This record gives sequence, C-alpha cells and structure tokens, in this order.
Amino acid sequence: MTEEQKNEKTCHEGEQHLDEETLFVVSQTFKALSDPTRIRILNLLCTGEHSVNEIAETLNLSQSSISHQLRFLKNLRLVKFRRAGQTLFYSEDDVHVMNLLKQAIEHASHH
Amino acid sequence: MTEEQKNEKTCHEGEQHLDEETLFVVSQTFKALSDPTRIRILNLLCTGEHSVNEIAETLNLSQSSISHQLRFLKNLRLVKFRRAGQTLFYSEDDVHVMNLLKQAIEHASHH
DNA sequence: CCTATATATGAAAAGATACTCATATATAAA
DNA sequence: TTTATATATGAGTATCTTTTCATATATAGG
Repeated sequence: MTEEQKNEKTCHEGEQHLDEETLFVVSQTFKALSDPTRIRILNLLCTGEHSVNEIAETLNLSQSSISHQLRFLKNLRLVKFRRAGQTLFYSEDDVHVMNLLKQAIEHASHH
Repeated sequence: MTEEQKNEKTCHEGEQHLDEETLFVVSQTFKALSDPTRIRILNLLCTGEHSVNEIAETLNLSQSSISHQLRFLKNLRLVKFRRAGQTLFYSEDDVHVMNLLKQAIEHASHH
C-alpha cells in the first residue's frame, strides 16, 4: 500500500468543521510551504541537519535571508536547532508537515 | 535493486530533486491553501457543488471577493464549474490537493 | 427590446511578504 | 581583551495579495 493510499483511507469524507483557531493554524502551515525559499530549505533539511551558512551557500541566498526564513519556520515549530560552538545546526521538527511537502513534491514532479 | 525500488526509495525518504517547474507548481499549490478565505471555500466544496452566491452568503463575504478567489482556484484547476441558467455551480477538481487540505485540517483540529 | 439576476472583471487601496543592508549578539581562539 | 567567525535582528524598500467599488457581461423572462 502506498503512502497516498494510506492517506486516502485515514482521511474523512465531506466538510470538516473549521473553528477560527484551526483555520489560522492550517493557513499558517500552508503559508510556510508556499514560498520557494522555504520549500528549498525544508527539502534540504530532509537530508539531515545543516548549518545556516551551509543552507545559504547551497541555495545561493544571503545568510540574512536564510536566517529570517529559519526564524519563521522555527516560530511555527517546523524546524529546530542545536548549537555546536559558533555554529547552529537546523533540522526538521514536524514530521506531519514534512510529509505534506513530500506528497506535494512527489505529485508535482510526476506530471 | 530494480528501477522501481530505487524510485520508491527516493520518493519517500531524504531530499527530492526540485527542478524549477516543480518548485513553482508546489509553491503555487500551497499558496492556494494558505489563505483563510480559499481554505473555507474549498472546505465548503467538500460537501458538493455550490453557486457563487451560496458560497458568499455562507462565508459572509462579498460576491466579488469570492468570484476573484474562485478565478484563482480555477486557474490552478483546483475547482471547476457547470452552468445552470444564470447560476454557476462550483465544485472540487483536484482530489490530491483536497486530500492535502483534509489532512492538514484533521491534524490541526486534533491539537 | 427591456429589466432583473448571477457572475466576472479592472482599478485602486490597504495590507502582508521577502529581500537587502547595516549592525548587534554570541562563541571561540589567540 | 582583542579579533575572527557564525548567526540574528531591525529598518527600509520593492513587490505581491486581498479586498472593495464600480461596472461589464451573460442568461432568463416578460
């Protein structure tokens, strides 16, 4: 059984009630995944932890820009970090959201 | 290891290659799901087709605003419509994206 | 054709976002 | 303490988004 089939099964049919707080959390989650830079950061973190400078160099963007985006992702608890000396190593911190991203990439790249 | 097994592996763990087009499609898809109004529209369409005015009244927003958002969703082929006289009935048109939304709502509402 | 209803659309205003630049903070090493 | 390196942060700016308002288009019925 594929991941997608599993997700189909566990997903409920029809409209789900949406209170204000749920609506906010869902929209924030998808907003995190709606920016190309943040998508590339999260996709890179799939391979394991990386320092800020590593991410900036890999993605060819400024340290400041990456740092701002990491703060955004950290506030949503989508990433975490550990310190090793002067270096901060960032890594994934939300399996569920990473799974949403992987599904979307998989789906998009197969078409 | 067969080609198929290799694909399984790269699909479900670690970094996935992200070409420019895939990155664009993924970011657009999540952008569609990042706005509270569009989330509410799609969640309503889970229950079946609805006219523009029905959606506007249910969500307590202007006809114009809903129409603009429906155009956005239609351009991404997330919704479709059929005409019945003067009335246009909109409905879902992308099972995969609706599934992403349902997963996120389910996850968020359980916390 | 004229009127009413449903929806779409363009422009403009208000707000949100993502980047850059300069600078601040934190750690390490000399 | 001084210097170097890694990262964070605030302000400013350019761009993009979402809504509103006024108006246009499309269909139906008289």
